[in-house]
Formats: sequence, C-alpha cells, structure tokens
Amino acid sequence: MAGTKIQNMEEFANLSGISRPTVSKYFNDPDSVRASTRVRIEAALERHEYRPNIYAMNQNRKLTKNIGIVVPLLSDPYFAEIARNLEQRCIVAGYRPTLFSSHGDPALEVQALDTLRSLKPAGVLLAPLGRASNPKALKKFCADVPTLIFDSSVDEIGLAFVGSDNFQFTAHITDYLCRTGEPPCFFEMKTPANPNAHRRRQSYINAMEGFGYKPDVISVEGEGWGFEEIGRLGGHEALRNGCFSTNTILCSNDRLAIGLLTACYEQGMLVGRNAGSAIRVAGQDGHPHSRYTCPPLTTISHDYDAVSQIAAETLFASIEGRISPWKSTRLEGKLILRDSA
Amino acid sequence: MAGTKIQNMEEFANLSGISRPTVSKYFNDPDSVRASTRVRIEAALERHEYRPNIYAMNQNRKLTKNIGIVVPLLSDPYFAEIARNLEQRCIVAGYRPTLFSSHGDPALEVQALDTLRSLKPAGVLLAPLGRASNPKALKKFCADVPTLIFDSSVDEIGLAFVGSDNFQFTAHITDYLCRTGEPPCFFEMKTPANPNAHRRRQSYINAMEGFGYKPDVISVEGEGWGFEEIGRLGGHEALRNGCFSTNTILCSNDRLAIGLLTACYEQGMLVGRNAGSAIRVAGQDGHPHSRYTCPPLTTISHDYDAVSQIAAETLFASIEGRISPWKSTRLEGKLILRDSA
DNA sequence: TGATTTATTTTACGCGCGTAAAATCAGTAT
DNA sequence: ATACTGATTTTACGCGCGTAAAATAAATCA
Repeated sequence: MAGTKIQNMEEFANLSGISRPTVSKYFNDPDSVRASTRVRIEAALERHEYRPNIYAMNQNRKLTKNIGIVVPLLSDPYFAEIARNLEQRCIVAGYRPTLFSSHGDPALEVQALDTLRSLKPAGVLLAPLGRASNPKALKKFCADVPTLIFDSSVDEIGLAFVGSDNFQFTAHITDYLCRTGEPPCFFEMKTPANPNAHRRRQSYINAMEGFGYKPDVISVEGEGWGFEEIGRLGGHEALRNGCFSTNTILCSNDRLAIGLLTACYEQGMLVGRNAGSAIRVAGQDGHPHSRYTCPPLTTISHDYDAVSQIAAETLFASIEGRISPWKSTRLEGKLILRDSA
Repeated sequence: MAGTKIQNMEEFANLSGISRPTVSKYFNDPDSVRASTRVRIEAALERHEYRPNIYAMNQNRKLTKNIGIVVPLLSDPYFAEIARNLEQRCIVAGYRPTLFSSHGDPALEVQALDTLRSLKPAGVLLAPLGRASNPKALKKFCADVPTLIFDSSVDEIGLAFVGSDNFQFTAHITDYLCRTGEPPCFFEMKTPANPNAHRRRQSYINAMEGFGYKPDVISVEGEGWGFEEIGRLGGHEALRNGCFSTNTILCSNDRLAIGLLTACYEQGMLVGRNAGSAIRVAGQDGHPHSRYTCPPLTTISHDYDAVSQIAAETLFASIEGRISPWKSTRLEGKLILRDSA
C-alpha cells in the first residue's frame, strides 16, 4: 500500500521472501502453491501493491489467455453492442479480450490482424468487413490463429461461422408485411459493404415470388459506412421520383431505414401502420437505436445474446481442445413490431 | 512471400545476412543503417515477410510509441466517434493507439488503467467515467503516466484538460430558445453520471435568470447509461403530469432528448418549431444520431474535431518534451438549428 | 528413527526484442 | 601504403516474465 513502487516480479519476490518462479506460479494459479506460501505472498501483496506485466507474461507463455475481438466499425452501435457482449463473455470465462475496430478500412483490418499476431492470442473473434476485406490476408490469419468468424461470412475459413440467418430474416419480415398490408418494396444500397445484403435481397425476391407478387428492388447509390445519410439521400430521390410501387418499404438494414424515416419526415410523409399514415417502413437488424426512432421502427432483430454466446462458446471450446469440424450456425431473428410498419 | 514462417528477428537477421541488432535499428528507423544494408534488409523482407512483435519491442524500449485511449462507453456513438478521431490522429502522428472502454463500470475503468500500465504507454488520453470514477486510482495513474483528460474533468489531474465549455453550451442554446419562443424548461437526470451535467443545469439557471425568467428544472429518476430509455420514461411521466411549465424543453444531453422525442411521439404530441407543433425539444452534444431523429434535433454540438485535435496535440507535445503547465481548455459549441426547436 | 514417496520450490534457461559499449568498417589525410 | 577519424555494426546484456528440470522440503510408511 504505502510501499515503494515495485517494478518487477523479482523485487516483489525478494520482498515477500519467496523465489520469483514461485510467485509466478501463484499469479497463474494461487492454489498451485502451498497454503503457507500463499499467505506470505498475499501478505506482501497487501503491503506493496504489485501487478505482473501482462504483456511480459504472455511473451513466453505456451498458451495465452488473450482473445482478440475485431469488428468492422465500432461507431456503429450494432457492433459496439455485440463487441461489448463478447468482451463480457471473455472476461467471465477468464480470458482477456482486446478490442479492435477496422473503422471500415480494409487496410486497418489487416493491420489489426497483424497487431493481433504479436499478442499471441489463444483465439480471435472476427467480424470481417465483408466485401472490402482482403481475403488472402484473412485466410492466412485463420491458418495461423484459431479464429471464429461472426456476423459476416467469408468462405469456409476459420473454426466456424456464427451469424444470423439472413434468408430467414427477410423471409419472415416480408411475410409479415405482405399479410398486414401492401407487399413491400426493397430498399438497399447498390454496392453494399456486407455480403449479408445480397442474401437479404435474394430472400426478399424469393418471398415475394412465393406470394405471387412482383419484387421491386430500389438500389441507391452511395459508398462507405454512412448508411443513414445514404438512406436519407436515396430515400429523397426515390420518393420524389415515385420509385416505390407500393406504400410499404422494407429496408435492407435498420440504419438505412433510419435515414429513410428522416427523408419521409422531411417530405412531410406520415410513416406508420395506422390508417392516417402514407407509408410503412421496416428495417432489419434490431439496431439499438431502432426503439427510439419516430415512429419506432418495426424490424427483425438479431439474437445478439445467442450469436455472441455461441460465438464465444465455440471459440472457448476450440481453445480448450474440444475441437469440432467447421460449421456454420445461422440464428433466426425475432420480429419486433413497432409503429413504423 | 513464399518463404517459411519467420518466427523472430534472429531468424530473419540470419536470412538477410545482417546481425539482429542492425535489423532492429532498421525497423526503428530505416535511415539509421547504411544504404547498402538497408537494401539487403529490404530485399530479404520481400522474400520472407517478417514483422517484429510489437509487444516484445516495447518491453525494453526507453520510450514506447504506445498511446492508450480510454472512454467511458464505446456503445455511445458520441464516444465511439471521438475515439475514432483520436485513434486516427495518433496513427498519423506515428503513435500506436490502443482503445479501451470502461463500459460504464468504474471497476473496468481501473482495470483498463492497470492494463495500460503494462503497455508502458508514452501517454494516455482519458475520458473519465465522471462521478463514478475512482478518484484515487485516477490520480495515482496520472502521477505515473503522462495522461491527458478530456470530455469530463476531474480536479486538476493529468497534463491538462480539454473539453467543451458546458456553461457556454447551455447559455447559448438557452438564449436561442428564449429569443425564438417560450423560455425552456430543463430536462435532466437526477443523478447524472457526468459532472458536465451540473454545469449545464447551473448555466441554464443563470441564463434564465438573466432573462428574468423563472428556471424550471425537471430531474428524472434513472441509473446507468441507458439515457434514451431514461428520457423516454421520465418524459412520459413529466408529460402526463404536466410538469413542464412551458412548451419548450431543453434536455441536458441529446440522448435524453432522443428518448423524450419518442415519449412525445408515443403521446401523440407533435414536436417542432413550426406553428402546428405542440412542443419544442432541444438537446446538447451534437450526437451523431441527432441528425436522424424525427424531427431532426436542434442541438448545440461539441467541436469534435477541435477537441480531439487539441487533446492529441497537447499529449504529443508533452510526450515530445514540449511540456507546459496544467491547463484547462474548454471549447465553445456550435448551435445546430434543425426542426425540433 | 530412517528410507521412500510426493508435493513445492529453485535453478537455469528461454521468449522476442532494445540498447550501451566495444569492435569493425569506410573514408580521409599523410 | 599507413595512421587516423567518424560512422556503422556487432557483442553483450537487459526487459519482465514462463516453464522444464533439478533440488529440496514435507509427508508417508516400515
């Protein structure tokens, strides 16, 4: 507590009267040393306040407790939320998570993986950027480090894939929209960053054809990760030009829908499922913010908890030797009915 | 490229025919070795693809290039955005940022600082949790590591403080609201997580009294960081009970305002500054999402760029030896007029 | 009590790299 | 060609810690 600053384990070991390796054992598992030794170490610990350097610890460890978490874009609350969830699970399981964001940039994604190599992680939870990712770099990384892919799949790399069943997502919400009003048009980005978008479009087309309706896909221009603004601008143009063949719009994702809602507001169009409304808008993802749009957004939500739980458990299992063949798990979404559709 | 996996600098040095320390010098500054040596190293680099282990690099370095960034809550897009901005500036300046989120938990904040010590950072950019922070731990950390505090100040610790001028924020937007309609009520959390909230309340009171109006502060219950929900629930209650003495509400922050907008929607109250609206709502922060509420939120925005630039530059200056006495910089906000007020 | 087994601790070395000091080299003057 | 100077490279050691193998202490048994 009031002692001088201890700089390393050697000093602390001397102060406690125990050899350094024994102190090392103590920190890796307090029960691995004799009770009498443990008491002496803990007594010294109270007087001197020392903590081992985790990076030095991992330097020469056979298997570290480090886990890397890489998401495409931390400023997207969806990824922020799932990252937080995963971090929590790692900590609870006794691992030490380190978070990286690719910030939407493939070069930064590669750089994050490079940094991770230096960390000698026991495993990595990786949500790839998607279309923009450098597939060769990802594949190579997966070959070297036990990596679980989540959210967005890239071939059959890594230990396994866990994500949402985008076909089910869109099929389900399309079904709902068709049963409760006019069949939906599909509002998406022309060049989506994420392969999930293609699945959703295809699923929309399938669902519409199943109902005997003609699919109507509106693809708007726009690059990058500013989905709301892309949705707003594209929405304005589509609304002005009467591109939507029905009064119901299913957006490829919630952020796009949020932008479209703003466009509707700015054009004075009332959104909602009640009689007085001019248009229905629905999203997909269950974005943390979707509850607070006006009107609150009807959407189909990822099962955040299940995705992150399965992702984490699968990785832990692999790290702990309970290996299993590559497998893709795609979880169903839950329809969240709100006022927008 | 096609070479076998190089595991360490020694192997690479042998393959390139240069001694390891010289290779080490090269990686720390390619110009510090003879041109002929550099060519040989770079030739080997193309054939073998080797990257030094950054954590081992920093183990015995006199001064590392590591910079820690700690924010209270990454799932808040405000902090996500400012963190991204800071990360970028560090990279451009040749530093290596590592991002930590306290996830709203003081224990995690302390843990992040502990982890940072192991990283031997050249400096740290820290946005404290605020009220919940462990002041002793923060003070101790600042004594050991060059730390710049931003967003939310805690005494006069660290190298300096950079944030927004909350008095100016609230005075300015209160002024605007008073001039353009009924004077605002002030909507806030009873026990805010962040000391900035108190400044804002006080500034509101001062501004109102300056105008000769009676301040009306509505403090709603609610713990934690789910500000939108707190604003929504508190808003419902306040609206039902007629707590607001005027038709204009200034929220302590944008997230609270977003929740209040939802409450208004759910009660069928039209929000806006035009004739037909029943209520005006304004926020404070310039939250990334405020553009996309319906109606878009009138707010007073942090100067994200200036805050992060000054924060980063101040830290870099200190790291590079250009030290200066402790100083508090509080930047003015910019009023963003939208439809909500 | 002494020999034997077993649980702990120590010794000795390694992880991947930085860095001061010593050794070597290239370049210049004689 | 030789001695000398300054830049570059190499030698040698250290960073803070993990871990196998050796040494020691505790526990068990005859």
